[in-house]
Amino acid sequence: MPHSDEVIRAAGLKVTPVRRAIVALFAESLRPLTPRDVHVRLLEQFSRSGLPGVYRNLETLAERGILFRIAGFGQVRRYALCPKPGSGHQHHIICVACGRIDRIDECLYHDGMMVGGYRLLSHTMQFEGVCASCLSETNNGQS
Amino acid sequence: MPHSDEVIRAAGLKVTPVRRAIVALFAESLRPLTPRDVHVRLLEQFSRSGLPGVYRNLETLAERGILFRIAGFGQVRRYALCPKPGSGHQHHIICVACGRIDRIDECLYHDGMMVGGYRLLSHTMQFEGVCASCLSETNNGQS
DNA sequence: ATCTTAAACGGAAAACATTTCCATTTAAGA
DNA sequence: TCTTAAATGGAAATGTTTTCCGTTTAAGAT
Repeated sequence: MPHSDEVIRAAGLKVTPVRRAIVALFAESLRPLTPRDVHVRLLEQFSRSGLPGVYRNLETLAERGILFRIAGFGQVRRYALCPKPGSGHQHHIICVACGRIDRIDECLYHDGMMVGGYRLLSHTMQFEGVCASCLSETNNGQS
Repeated sequence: MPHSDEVIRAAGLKVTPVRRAIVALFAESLRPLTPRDVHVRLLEQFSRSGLPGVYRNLETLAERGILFRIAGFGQVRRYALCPKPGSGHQHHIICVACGRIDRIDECLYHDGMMVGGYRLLSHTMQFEGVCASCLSETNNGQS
């Protein structure tokens, strides 16, 4: 796994302490993070971190293919690390029971195909369901 | 096509002038409308219409299956008339060239199926593409 | 080791969409 | 009519995201 600095530098961005910390945050996190999540955690290290800076960095990192921007779950934006930098779009599913969010790797749509008379350029999806873990709990009557 | 009043009454809601106007608005509109769209048009008839009332009514009508709430295109919510009241979810596609939004009737996912280890309960999608009309214009060299 | 400069930053404030609160009005059944 | 729960408008709050601007800083050049 490449060090945060290399990832940032490879994207043509300046390596700053804040940026290093943000990328490290996502590398350690198992779930997508909201700008607020990121800001709260940054404040532990940088007491003067500002929310606008967080937004700017998340968007910049997303533009460069390091992060993926997840929209559509409520009105809060989330970001996740791209498995490989620049590795296309992602779809996510949230468990209505426990709130965990997972990435979905397969997708039934691909850009370029025809959908409803349109030529598809991009698509986003949001799934809600019950994760395997919660499914088995429910089956055990723990609901 | 049932009159607005009947639709509203059938949903167990009071028939008010504002509500009648809102349903009529959607019945006449070819495209999904934002709360702001609706508010602006209501102001033509009801000079004292308030945005909170619009939001309330749109949500109420959506809960009762008369309207469908479309999220995920930017951070602006839209609503469209359900073809048949209560007729499940819808997906929409926006043309990046001309901005028109159409409903997509077929869908490759259905709730209940397994997706990524989850049992799917609901899903939303947003598609971007080029509509047939803009596709043909492009092909004619009108770029 | 400095210099220089564009990029990055923090902070305040603005911009929006959406929601809450509350007092008033109104539709609909009695 | 009367009564009442539902619906409404307006002001204000909430929460997210963006803009603006002056200051700081990383990074390549000197």
